[in-house]
Amino acid sequence: MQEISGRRSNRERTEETRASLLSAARTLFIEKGYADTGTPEIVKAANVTRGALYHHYRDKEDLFRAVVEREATAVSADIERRAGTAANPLDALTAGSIAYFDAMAVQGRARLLLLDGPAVLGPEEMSRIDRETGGGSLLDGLAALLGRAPDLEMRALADLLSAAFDRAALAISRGARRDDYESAMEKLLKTLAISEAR
Amino acid sequence: MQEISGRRSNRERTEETRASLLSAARTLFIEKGYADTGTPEIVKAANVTRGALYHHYRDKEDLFRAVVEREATAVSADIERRAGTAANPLDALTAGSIAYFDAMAVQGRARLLLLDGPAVLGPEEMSRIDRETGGGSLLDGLAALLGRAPDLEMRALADLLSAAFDRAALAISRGARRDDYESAMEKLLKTLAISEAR
DNA sequence: CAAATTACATACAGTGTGCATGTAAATTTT
DNA sequence: AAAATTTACATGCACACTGTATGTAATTTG
Repeated sequence: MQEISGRRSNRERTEETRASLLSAARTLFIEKGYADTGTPEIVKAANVTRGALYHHYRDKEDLFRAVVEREATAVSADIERRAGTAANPLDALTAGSIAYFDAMAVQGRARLLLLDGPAVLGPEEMSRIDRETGGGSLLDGLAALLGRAPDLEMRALADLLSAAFDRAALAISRGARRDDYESAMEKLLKTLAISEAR
Repeated sequence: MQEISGRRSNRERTEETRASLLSAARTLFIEKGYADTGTPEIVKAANVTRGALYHHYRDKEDLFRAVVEREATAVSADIERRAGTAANPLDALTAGSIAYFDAMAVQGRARLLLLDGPAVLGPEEMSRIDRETGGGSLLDGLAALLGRAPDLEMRALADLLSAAFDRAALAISRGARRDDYESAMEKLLKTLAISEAR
């Protein structure tokens, strides 16, 4: 019969504390948003002290960034997994779209990644996170669809499409009919494919 | 020789105080964002007291909403003024696009209307403001362009295009080349027009 | 096993928000 | 036009939160 939690290595302690903080913070940031969530509330839910929080994270924003990064990673992993098996570019984009909408349908993710994220961390930081997690999978898909290498204007186009995806996900999370946005989005993509194919 | 500011009616006092608060708040919200701007700082810049602020506005968020509404009104007035004279639907949309980019190029507007606004007030409140100021001018333009009356999917499409416009404005405000985004946006619109015209 | 580092815990200072309470000016009532 | 009422503030306060400084126990290192 050994101790419930007798001796723990520093790595174990760190991992458990961070995991507990991330989980609690995620729940609260999603429920009430960044601004309305205080660190006292977070550490209480995580069963640690504020001292632990400020030991592992520079400040509240730094913890928030960690939550956002984890969530963005989860989303792009889902997409990668389901868009990789498609036969042709348009199918890949379609599958990727559906996967994105599914992933963003998880309760609160839209708010976290599309509202609080950009406002708190700034768009540059958010696009950095996107780049380092999902990376230009949309740009790649678009390049394949249009059958040419990415240039500056195509990057802009991919950015605009990405914004459209985000708005769609946000609208859906707010109760809009998913079909409307999904088909509008698909129409946008198909239209582009046809127009370029000449 | 009369008093510099001897007797002022209540309406005058209210108007001047509110104008002063709105102006100071606008400047600070634009410079440092909503979260990093305190009411003590605002009232100091506006040469009034916090008491005055809380007399005229419910809370900090309410003042912010007033600033956002004024700014959104200014933007849509610019657009309306310059898109109204176009001959055909596509020209109207193009003129409207340019007017929108011009209006959103005003220092700090993108951050205020596209980052802090949605995060602080929420997307529903922001779309309410858009509706009451600019009102579906993009939807109208799209309906004219596609030559049919708006339905649910067209509304979704207009929403997606609006998101693309916003992202473009934000990217430009962050230093991206305006030409890239403007032409990408125009391509998107033209593509849609052609695809529907059959 | 001693020294150094890590992982916290606790206390505190500073700041901001919203409200309660008080007061002078303006408006309305009589 | 004086009194009563409402409006437009001014001031002070209670509460909450953030970040940091300082202290301590557990762990790792030499």
